[in-house]
Amino acid sequence: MTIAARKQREKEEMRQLILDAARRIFMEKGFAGASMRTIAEAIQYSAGTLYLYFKDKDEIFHALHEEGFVKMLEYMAPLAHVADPFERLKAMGHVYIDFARKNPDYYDLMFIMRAPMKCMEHEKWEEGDRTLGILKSVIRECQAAGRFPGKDVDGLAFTIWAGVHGIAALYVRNRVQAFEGVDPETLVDAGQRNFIEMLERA
Amino acid sequence: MTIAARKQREKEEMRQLILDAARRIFMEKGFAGASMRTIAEAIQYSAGTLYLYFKDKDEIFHALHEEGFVKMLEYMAPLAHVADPFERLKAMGHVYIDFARKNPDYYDLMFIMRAPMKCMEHEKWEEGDRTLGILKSVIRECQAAGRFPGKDVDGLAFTIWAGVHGIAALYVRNRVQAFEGVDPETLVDAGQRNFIEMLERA
DNA sequence: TTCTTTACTAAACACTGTTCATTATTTTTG
DNA sequence: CAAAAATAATGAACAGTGTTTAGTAAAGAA
Repeated sequence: MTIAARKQREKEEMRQLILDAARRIFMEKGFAGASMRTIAEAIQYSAGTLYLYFKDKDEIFHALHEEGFVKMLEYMAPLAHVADPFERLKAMGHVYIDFARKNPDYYDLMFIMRAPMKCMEHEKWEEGDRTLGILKSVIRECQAAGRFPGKDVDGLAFTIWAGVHGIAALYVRNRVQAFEGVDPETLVDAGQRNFIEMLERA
Repeated sequence: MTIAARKQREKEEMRQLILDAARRIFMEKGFAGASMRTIAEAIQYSAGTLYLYFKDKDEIFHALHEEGFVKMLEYMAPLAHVADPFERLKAMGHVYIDFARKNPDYYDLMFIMRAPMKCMEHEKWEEGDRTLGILKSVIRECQAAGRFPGKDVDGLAFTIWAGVHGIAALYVRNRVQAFEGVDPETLVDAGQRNFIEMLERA
């Protein structure tokens, strides 16, 4: 089966080639600027060829969407060494918002855009699930240490996620400009500080 | 000048006619489904005509975006009679999320989409400003009553806005489905309850 | 060396937002 | 009232989009 194996390897290489181009253009010109034709052009193939490797545009961006979670998990990895669960939770909040600031396009793709969600209507959300799993387990650790007594884990996980997402989403989609004359970065910092403070008192 | 006055009235009527059609189609088929051609078709005009009354598509949706704020302010109006400022603040949070649940498309347009924001790069955000002004003044009232001592009003307003927006945005853009097997509505309720509880302890 | 399968492309389809020359209708003026 | 100027509306065109498909050239199996 050495021949069929090579074929499959080539197929995988081509998928990766497309994905690399898609990522590069997406980072440079955003989602709208990353059209099927510009992606194809970047790797000197015809647009139709992309459809031999991906069902549609959404599937390409679903792949980048998953990449985003891997990237975020990399940001989170060092926090495993923080012994105190509540300190770890606070650090996670910080890292989450930091990720959004440094990778606004990835953040958008992962948590705001509709596009990459459609193509997985009834499949499960692999990488996203893992990230959420980490949040839930750190919450459970906090509870074992006496924090958040009597709180439902899912409900609390959602509350915390929503808290940091709210900050990140208003930032990424430029709604912070509603505060005229106030520096967006300062506002995000204040939001983060306040939210963590509220979490401390909860 | 009775003739010029009539001309201007007709112009305003036509703008309203376009806006009504745009709103109807937007509510029915969403932003993507509300193309210039379908809007024009709905009022039996050619697509080019719309450009005699609106600079571009974004300007049409900026108008609907502003409508959304008027609608939200209507939701908020009854709360003016809540005497205690903190009770009023809590009720505002509830109404905000309620608005998002009942008008997800409007909410999307107002707080998530990029489209309606572009056309007002350097103008000010009239209706949005007013909504934010209400939030800030209720926070100041709370502070006058001893709540949130020593907190910066802008920073706190952003924190609270981000808190409720996070819940609404994850709901509207279907990220709640990350919690498999948990009812989205229940999750939103829990998020709201938790956040208000945290605000009480702040 | 045929035959068949695979890989790829160019062209087309049905859309999108937007512009513009042309036509039809009003309004103003001589 | 008729001619001229201004306004309103259109349909076609432009440059894009995602996607499908008929046709072609190369690679593998017989």
